[in-house]
Amino acid sequence: MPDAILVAVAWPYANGPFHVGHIAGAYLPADVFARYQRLRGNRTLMVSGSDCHGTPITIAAEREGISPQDVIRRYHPTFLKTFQALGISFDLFTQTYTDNHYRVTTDMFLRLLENGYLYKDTMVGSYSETLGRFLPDRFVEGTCPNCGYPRARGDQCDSCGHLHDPQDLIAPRSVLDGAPVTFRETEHFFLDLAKLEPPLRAWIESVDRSYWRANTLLFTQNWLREGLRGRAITRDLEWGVPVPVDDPTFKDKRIYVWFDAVIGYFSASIEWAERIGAPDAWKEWWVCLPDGSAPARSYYFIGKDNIPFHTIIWPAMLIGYGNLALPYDVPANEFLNLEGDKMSTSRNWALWAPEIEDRYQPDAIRYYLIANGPETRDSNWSWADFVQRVNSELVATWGNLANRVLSVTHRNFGVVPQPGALTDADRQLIAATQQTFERVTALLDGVKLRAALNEAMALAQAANQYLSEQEPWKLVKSDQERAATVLFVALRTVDTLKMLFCPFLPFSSQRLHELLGYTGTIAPQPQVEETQAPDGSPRLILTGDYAASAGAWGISVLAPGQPIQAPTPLFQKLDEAIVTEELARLHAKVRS
RNA sequence: GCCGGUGUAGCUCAGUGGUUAGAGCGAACGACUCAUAAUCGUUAGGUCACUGGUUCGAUCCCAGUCACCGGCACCA
Repeated sequence: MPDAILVAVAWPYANGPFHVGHIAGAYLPADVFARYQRLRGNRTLMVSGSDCHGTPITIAAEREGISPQDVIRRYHPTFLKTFQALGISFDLFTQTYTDNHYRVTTDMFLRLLENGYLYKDTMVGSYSETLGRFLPDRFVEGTCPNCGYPRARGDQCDSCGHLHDPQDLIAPRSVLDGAPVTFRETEHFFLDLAKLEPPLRAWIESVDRSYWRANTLLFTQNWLREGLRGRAITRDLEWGVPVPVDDPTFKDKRIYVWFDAVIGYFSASIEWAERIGAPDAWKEWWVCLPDGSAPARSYYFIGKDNIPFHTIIWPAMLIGYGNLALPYDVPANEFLNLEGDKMSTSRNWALWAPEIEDRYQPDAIRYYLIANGPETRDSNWSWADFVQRVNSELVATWGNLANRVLSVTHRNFGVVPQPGALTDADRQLIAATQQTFERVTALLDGVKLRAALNEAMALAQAANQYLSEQEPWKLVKSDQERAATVLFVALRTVDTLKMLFCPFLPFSSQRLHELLGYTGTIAPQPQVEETQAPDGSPRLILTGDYAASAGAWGISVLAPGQPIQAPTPLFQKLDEAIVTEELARLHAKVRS
């Protein structure tokens, strides 16, 4: 029985395009993992969608004088375009602005209320008189009561580091329009995290979590150590999922974005099931078995800024709802810096996905973002490094290996040659291939993507060494049988590498698959489809049929006689000149 | 302020309580020429941030110092 695997990916705010940090942090690792799981033959469901609610969307809409729906319609399609360009293979990438999501969120809210995990309380909110609405602390600034710095943020002073509440500020004002801010009491629903803490703690401690990344575990333990307290899950906003209670006080309030966004993993699974015409299919990933265990392993791919939401709050909600599968792992990534500096959208110091997705081969971008991925610590995108690694590793080591083996074979045999007796050197490479396959498999199972990619690359290097020693291009003139044997061993290694690289480099692995004379699909790609938004307007989703790759994961069994195509290079070598061009482009658009 | 992380060869990073601390890239030299001037080999050399401690012995354990970074829950 194959395993069921849920690949849940962070929901991006639909208020701007992706930058490479988003891709490296969540979407690409999730895709690599999902592709691997599908190749293994596991039932894999990869979902996410655009987060349509929340203050950033509202602000963006106001700034541009358009509706929140317009903001979503502007940016959601750019996400889909990036995913298609880079081959991010969602089973469903939807959005939170759907009838289904509203229904599921409402259900979750009511169920938690019914189960006694929600309570009402009043809090003091920062209120903008000019805008007529409450503001998040982030949108309030004023003079620091501690040091007198005039532009202290609502929650903390950037000058002296003093922590405070917005009410403590002298002359608090809105960062949106500079108008004075007052403070009003407002009633909200709270998620009773204090009440959910004991079962949450029991869940965390129920198994040895050392398979979680150290940072993820540490963050979670710190939160638990400090003790959990209730968290407001409604807001004074006009855009979002309505609060489903019969109470005029909540008529002008909405469910708060973090509460509804995490529900997206669940609602998107349900939407997916309905789309494929099997309305109960989502249960295979979500509904606990009679013994209470999870029916699937669910992996949440997120950035480190999202850890508490996925290891504390979302599990608490799932526990409160009852009988739903809790996360198995939360492979949170650190951040990707850009040329040594933290990316900043306000300064426009960012490398936007739409700027590069058409200029470079998707596999080159994918290679660099995984090989240099922020798995255990912040890492850095540098154009010089990008060019160097693509040229020396992807092109020179792997692409060239495939190319030279295919070229010699095609020219001299035209098909996979029939091997003769194996020598020690042959057996060594075959054994190394076997070992690498096992190591890569284990590393991918543990979501250690960077290490897995490095292992595969090391085998490509070993194969290059083997070729240099065996020199099949000379043997074809002196010893046809030996040449055939060497090329056969090399071809099988290349064929295995094709599979090992497939989750990482799906475009080139698919091409190589065909060059090797196969006809099937090992790396299916996603596609955009159209459906309807709640207001009746068309809305786009990303989906795909990935069944073709199921179960293909394995060591090569390439058979003699299979025709080999004349190869052309798998990867484009990059011109050094792009380093200065890209740096100039980057610096030209930066704001100070 | 509180909590936490990081500091290893020019660059990006592995790693371990124990004889001469590793890889890739870059650099130098050599080999080869099937392959996108790709590949293969050899070499370079770093007081493993600093100080002190535990230990027969520490880069790895402990304490302190310095530097950089992150979190501190209504930003998700």
